[in-house]
Formats: sequence, structure tokens, C-alpha cells
Amino acid sequence: MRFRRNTTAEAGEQSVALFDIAPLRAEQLQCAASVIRHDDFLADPPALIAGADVGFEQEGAVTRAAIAILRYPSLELVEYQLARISTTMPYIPGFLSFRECPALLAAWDKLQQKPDLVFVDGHGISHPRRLGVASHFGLLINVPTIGVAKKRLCGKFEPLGAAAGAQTPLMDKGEQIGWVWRSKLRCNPLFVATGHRVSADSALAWVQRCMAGYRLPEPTRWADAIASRRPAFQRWLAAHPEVPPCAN
DNA sequence: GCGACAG
DNA sequence: ATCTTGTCGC
Repeated sequence: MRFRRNTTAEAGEQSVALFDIAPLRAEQLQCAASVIRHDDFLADPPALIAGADVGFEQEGAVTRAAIAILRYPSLELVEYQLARISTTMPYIPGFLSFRECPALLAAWDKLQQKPDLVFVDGHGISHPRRLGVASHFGLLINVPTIGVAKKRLCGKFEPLGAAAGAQTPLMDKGEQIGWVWRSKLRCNPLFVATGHRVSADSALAWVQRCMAGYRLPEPTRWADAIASRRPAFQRWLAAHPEVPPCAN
């Protein structure tokens, strides 16, 4: 039995949440066994690719998930949905999916059309127990997913070349769990991995096909802009009355 | 025992 | 993740 103390200190007070992560760990191991690590697309090439990201409000009390659907290969935004629910779990490295999936599912249910592939902000199988948020969410919706993370969670990799496009395998316990890829010159690399129903090589290939000059692929960039309420998105929204804003 | 640790 | 302006470098 293992416990972890999570503290949130504020001026004068301190709220403490105690979580028994043993059952969550067991659930991860069981779910990880169901993750499909090879290409199993319903549509190849995918006509719609989505980006999914999560943000927080009110000191973390509210979780806000955003899913943006882009048409492929034009990469134009065709739909987006936002969902806001009360936060149920604190952030614990290695257990991110339990914190973010509820909100992601709420946003997913709101979509009027379902994408053929989803890029999730976070790791896929490049996780200590091979069940990052991209894999867990992929299993829940049973749709191909890819994990696109900005920082390493586990695994080792050889020094990456400085040139844009440099890539090296992310290794852990004797197996490749993903790719470390420099998407843009002078930018920190991205950690791309299988989420569910997509091979490691295809995961990287699809991410590479969705780039438009920035560090992050377009689906992820849109989801991030929406979830974090980036001014760029507000401006875009005002300039595109044909895309109806969602009720949030 | 010590350090690392997605969002 | 989030709090936040300007600023250094390419």
C-alpha cells in the first residue's frame, strides 16, 4: 500500500489531499495490456485529425478540456468543443490521465463529428507503466491516438542533433517507447509516442504531416489555444463567424 | 538513500 | 497547469 501526500498551500491555510494510488497503479497495468501499438485505422489517410488539451481555472478547481478538429490535409479548423467540469484529482506525475480524462470525455461527447485520429497533449505509452493520458483516453474512446508531449516523463535518449528534424528513439527498459523529435530549429524537442491503435513510426509520421512552421503540430496548437484561451484564438474566432462558438 | 517527475 | 512584461537572441 502506497500513499502520496499532495499539498496546496495558500496564504494562511493549507488543504491536504491524500490519495491511495495503489488501485490506480493496478488499473494502469490492466489498461496498458489492452493498448494496441500497431496501425489499426478505420480511415487511412484520416480525413479529420483532432488535437486535445486541458487547462485549469479557479486555482485548479475547474478543469477545462478542449478538442479541436482539423480537416486533413488542409489543416483547416472545422469544429471545436470545450468542456468544463470540477476537478476530481490533483496532479501526480504518472497519473495524469485520471485527472484529465473526465474533462476530455466531456468535450469528446459534445463533438458533432468524430475525428479519425487524435493528438493528445501528453505522453502515450512513453510512461512508466505504458499508460500515459494519450493511451488511456484512446482506450476510453476507442479511437487512434498519439501522445505529443513537451517534456520527458521516463526513458533515456541519445543527445539530439541541433538541426530541425533530428530524431532519436526514446528507450526504456530495453524497448523503444517513442521518438524524441526536434520539430523546429532552436526549440526543445517533442516526445511523440503511440497512444492507441497507431505504431510509433506512424505516430511520428502523422505529427510531421501536421506541422505548419511552429514547434507544435496544428491540431495540438489549436487545442492549446482554445483550452488556454490564447488571444490568437479569440481573434480568429471574431474573424470567422461561420464557425459557431460553443456554449461555454 | 537520492534524484526525477507529462500537465 | 498557472501567476505575468519585458526582453535577449536569431
